[in-house]
Amino acid sequence: MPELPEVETIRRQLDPKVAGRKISAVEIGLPRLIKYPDVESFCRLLEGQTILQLERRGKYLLFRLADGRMLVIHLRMTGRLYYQSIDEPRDKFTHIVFKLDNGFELRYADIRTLGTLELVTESELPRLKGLHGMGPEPLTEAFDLIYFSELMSKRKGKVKALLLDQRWIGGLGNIYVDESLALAGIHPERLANSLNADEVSRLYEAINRVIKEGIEHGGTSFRDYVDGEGKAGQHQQHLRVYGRKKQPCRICGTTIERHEVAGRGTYYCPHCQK
DNA sequence: CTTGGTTCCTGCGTGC
DNA sequence: TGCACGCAGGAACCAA
Repeated sequence: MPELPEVETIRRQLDPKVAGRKISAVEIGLPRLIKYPDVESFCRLLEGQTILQLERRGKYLLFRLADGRMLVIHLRMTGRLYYQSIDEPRDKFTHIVFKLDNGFELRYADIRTLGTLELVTESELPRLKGLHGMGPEPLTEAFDLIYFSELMSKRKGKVKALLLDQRWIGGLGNIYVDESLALAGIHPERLANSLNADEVSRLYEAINRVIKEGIEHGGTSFRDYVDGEGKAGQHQQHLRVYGRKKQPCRICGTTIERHEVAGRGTYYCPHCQK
C-alpha cells in the first residue's frame, strides 16, 4: 500500500533512469486502467515523447514530458513500477508497458488492478480532482503548525479520518496515520477539535517524523509494496503499532489492539494513546 | 457544508 | 487436503 514514503522511494530510484529517455512504444494489456484520455489517444500522444523528469505529489507519480503533458500514475493498493531490460521476463501482473529507447522498459504491474494512469496537459490538470484538490504535504513549508492547528480546531470528525483525507493533508495513508497517532500518544477515535495545543503540536511533529523515517527506510513493505528496483522497504521493522495486533507495545508492553475506525483497520496501544 | 457507506479488484489467510 | 469465505484499503461516488 504505497503512501508518500513508498512513492517517494520509487520516484528517487526511477527518476535517474527514465529522465531524458524517449518512449518508443506503449503496450496496453488492460485498457480500463487508462482513465484519461481514451486508450488510443493515450498511446498516440505518448509515443515518441521524451520524459524530462519524474516528480511526485502526495501518492501520485508525475512523469513530466517534453510537450508539456504529464503522465500521472496512482498505484493505489497494489500497483508497482519496474524499470527492466526487455530481456527480463515480465511479472505476470504486468498490464501496461512503456518501451524506452535504450532496451529497457517501464512496466506497470498491478495485482488488484485498482491503480490509475492518466495523461493530461497543464490546463487539463484540474480534471484530476484528487491531485488538483490535494492539501499540503508533510515536510513542506505549506504544512506548518499554524495550518495544522487551524485545521484540527475547525474539524469535528475523528482525527484519524481527518489525517486520511487527502484534501487536507496529502500523502498519508492507513499505515502512517496509525504510526503518527501512536508516536503522538493520541487515540485514533479522538475528535479533531478536542485536541489541546500540546496534543496538536505533538501530532504535527509525529506526522513529519514518521514520514521522514519512512522515506529514510525506503518505505514500508507490509504486503505488496516493492520499490522501483523490485526490493522491499525496511520501515516495517520500525513500525510502532501498524500490523502488530496482539503484540506488546514497544513502550509499555500493553497488547496492541485493532479496531475499525473511519472504515479502516486501526492499530493502537490502549495504554499509551489517550 | 459534513460524514458514512458502497464500489472497485484479487491474492491470501483463516476455519471447517 | 480442499474449499468457501472475507479481509486488505485509496479514492470516486452517492446518500443522508
